[in-house]
Amino acid sequence: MKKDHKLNDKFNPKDFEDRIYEDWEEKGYFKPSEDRTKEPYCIMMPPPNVTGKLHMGHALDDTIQDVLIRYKRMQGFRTLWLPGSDHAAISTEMKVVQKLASEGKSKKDLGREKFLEEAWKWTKEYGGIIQKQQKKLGCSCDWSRNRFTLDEGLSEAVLEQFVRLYEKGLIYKGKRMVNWCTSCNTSISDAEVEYKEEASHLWHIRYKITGTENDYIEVATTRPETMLGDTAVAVHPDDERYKHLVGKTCILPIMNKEIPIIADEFVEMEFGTGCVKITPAHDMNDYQAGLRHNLEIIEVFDDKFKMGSLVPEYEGMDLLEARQKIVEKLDEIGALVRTEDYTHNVAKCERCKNTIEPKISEQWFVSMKDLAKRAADSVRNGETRFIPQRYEKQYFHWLDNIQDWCISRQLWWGHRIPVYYCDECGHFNVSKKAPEKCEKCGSTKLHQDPDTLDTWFSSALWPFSTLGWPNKDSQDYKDFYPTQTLVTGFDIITFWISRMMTQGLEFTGEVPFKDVLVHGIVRDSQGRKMSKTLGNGIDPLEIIDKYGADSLRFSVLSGTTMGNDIRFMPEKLEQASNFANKIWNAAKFITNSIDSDEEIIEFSKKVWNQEKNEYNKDMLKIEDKWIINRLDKVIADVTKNLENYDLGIALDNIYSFIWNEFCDWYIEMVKPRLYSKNKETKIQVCYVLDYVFGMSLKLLHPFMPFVTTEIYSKLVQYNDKDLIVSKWPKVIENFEFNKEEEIIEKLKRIIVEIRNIRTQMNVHPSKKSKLLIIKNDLEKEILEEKEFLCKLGFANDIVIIENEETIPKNAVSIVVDDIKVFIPFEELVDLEEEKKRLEGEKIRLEAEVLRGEKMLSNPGFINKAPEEKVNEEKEKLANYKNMLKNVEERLKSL
RNA sequence: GGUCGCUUAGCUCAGCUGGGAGAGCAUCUGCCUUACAAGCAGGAGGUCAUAGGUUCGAACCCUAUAGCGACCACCA
Repeated sequence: MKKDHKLNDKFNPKDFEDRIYEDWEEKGYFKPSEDRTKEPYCIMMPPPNVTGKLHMGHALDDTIQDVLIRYKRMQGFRTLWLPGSDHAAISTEMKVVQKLASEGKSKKDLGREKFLEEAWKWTKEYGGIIQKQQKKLGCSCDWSRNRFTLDEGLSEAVLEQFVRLYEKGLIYKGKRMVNWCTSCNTSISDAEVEYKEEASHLWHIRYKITGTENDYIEVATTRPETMLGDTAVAVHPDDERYKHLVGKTCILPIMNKEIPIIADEFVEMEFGTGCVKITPAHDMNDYQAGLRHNLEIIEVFDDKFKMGSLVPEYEGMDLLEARQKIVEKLDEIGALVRTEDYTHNVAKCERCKNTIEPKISEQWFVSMKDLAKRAADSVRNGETRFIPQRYEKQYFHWLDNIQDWCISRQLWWGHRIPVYYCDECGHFNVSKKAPEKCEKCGSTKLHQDPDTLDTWFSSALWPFSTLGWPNKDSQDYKDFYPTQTLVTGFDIITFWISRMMTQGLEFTGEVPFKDVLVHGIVRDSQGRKMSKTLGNGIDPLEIIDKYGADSLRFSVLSGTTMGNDIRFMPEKLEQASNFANKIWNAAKFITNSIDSDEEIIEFSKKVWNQEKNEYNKDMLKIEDKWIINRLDKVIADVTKNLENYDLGIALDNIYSFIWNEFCDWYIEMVKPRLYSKNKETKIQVCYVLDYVFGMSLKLLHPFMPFVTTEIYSKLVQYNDKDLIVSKWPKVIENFEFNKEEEIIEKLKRIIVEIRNIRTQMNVHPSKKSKLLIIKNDLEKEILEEKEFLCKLGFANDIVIIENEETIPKNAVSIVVDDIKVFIPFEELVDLEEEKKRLEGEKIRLEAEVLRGEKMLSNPGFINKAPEEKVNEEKEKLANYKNMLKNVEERLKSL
């Protein structure tokens, strides 16, 4: 019963990637094992936006997680990688609004219910693309547990969270100054604001001191249009220039209103004139100052951020237009002192890039101080750790300076706030279900808060809401919480990690994960961030289509360190697919060499004593022991580095083992034995090739799951289980082939030296010569391998001699440590033989050239064959011609 | 302004607790050798940003400087 060993002649990922993925899914390998005696290992996938498409950031994030999950699965853990997606409140709502706009409809026209219907429709139509793409990448996550933040269960969790926090007094409603996106028309959190430099002006305006003729106080502002709402002018209490004015009042121009001059520490004496106009309604700092000094709050703008009715002349005017008019007016009345060019940062909405205005409004907040302290402490005492550790500082900094979290959003797409106001008495009924009557006055006239919750409010529960919380009886929750590793980019440590920590600790009493693995962002080859506006994004799917998923995975991991940004180099894809091709060819070579499976299996039973965990050393040759020793080392290295999350190093370990040791040396060394007519010899070699290669594939599997799986199934000794669920290799204990390793290393050096000498002497590499080796007791083993050296193709004979006196005088010597090898000069330059060889070569090449020329001059071929094929032939011909020239020249020189 | 990171071969980057300066790509030389030219063998190329310090010994630890980058805060 010989296994089907056949691999396609050419390596092409498309031949097997989809098929293999389907097979994994069908066999249910992504679901956690039912065996509860196994230790659990769980990763929660950071949920991508439901409407998102896979970009390189995901590709990196997902690859890291998949490597970890596959590794742990092979190690026998009960692994769960839970996927899902996020409803992405603002981002999705905006897209739906845009779509409606293109149909000439608006949110308002539709009304809430219809709008939500549209949003769901849109979500179902465009959502879920990313999951198909993740499958292409090879992600081994349990799709049967796929969750969405607006799922029934997760929505239930959000309600539970809100009600419990409210009952504990941690959620409150308050009037605050919040960031208001003038385009999305909702409050947004500080973290969603980004600052952009803009060229503008600094206008110096003078306010007349009350009761004087010509005394003024001069303020500098970038926003003259807000001056209508000024209710004070502030100076620093230590500012000698203005000390005498504090307590007096001045006249606000245009409004002609008397306002106080106050002293406050927040004023910077060096900036501008050292005097600040205070507009509590339209500036964060001014608002705070206003609270401290009990100032009136006067709103200058209306709800739509047009000019309000303070001055009828400006009413309804656009802000920038009003600014210009007001500046003109100030100039006219002599209040404008001068205008200075000035560049400053303007707050922009992260989503829509439109201007953010500070606005006073009533919002819901979570009181964060205590929650934050616990979250920080859990990292300080090591319950959760960050890798690399330096990111803990960023985390601490955020939590130690925490502000209360504004959780209400004026959007419709999301979890609606479970607060029902009583129309009669105004009481807040906070409840998971709509109450029938007010719990205070019994009125049945209730209306629900129209706002929804911040997206992060629901994703903060992700590690446990996905497992069935708040249902404590949920088996998944019992089995997998707390989770082990969370993988994410550093950009959302504050948004997400810190919030999962606070909510996790609050509701489950445990940290939601043990390790936080932080990675950088993927940049383009020039080091720029990938962005839509730059158009420098790389589509992972295009890469998969061209190079295969394995190559993409390789390219984002090789030569990288956790936490550092990755510059995406297309050349790495070449390296990766060359590597895959290399493995493919090695596999072809090995499987083609195998004649009989049974004999190899039988041999393996004899050579490897499983009970004693021991090799029968006599059944192996020196190079076999060497490669097994090297395999042992790479198993140890890869395992250690994976444990430390050094994925880049682990990948490098297995890469260089397979290529530089197994392929370049072992396979080459073993060829003479493989071509031997002795059956025993051949079986022995096939056993080792099959065994070591299979082990290497296991080590590589987490990184390049597809190509390894395709090849693994063709090997002889590994047909009990599919690679994905096979056992992770273990280091063999009590096993020492170190001496063999030393000898092989010396042999390798001798072989390299021989090659070098041949190159120097201009002798063709395939020429063999006689080697003379000085007998050396210490290296007896090498001498015993003389047959092996001969067959390696580097010698046609090896003569062992007792002392150097018998060596011909003109012999070329090679010295490696205490071994001396000589090649008689005439052996190196056997002219006759070389001539013969070259003449043979010449005839062959001439025939090839003739064939090529004939083909290319055939009009039938030129016209009918595809262009590629023709070019290939042309290249070939040129090559042959070139080689022929070389051969002819060499012949002449002889 | 605060915090953190980076600076190593022509390019992109590894180098984990101090002792050998490395990989891939590019380049040069020789090779189609019956798995692989998407390959094989070999070579060249570095004052490890700079200046001090600790040490028997520093790419690595300490201090300072310069350049680049990120994050946080703030910029009336």
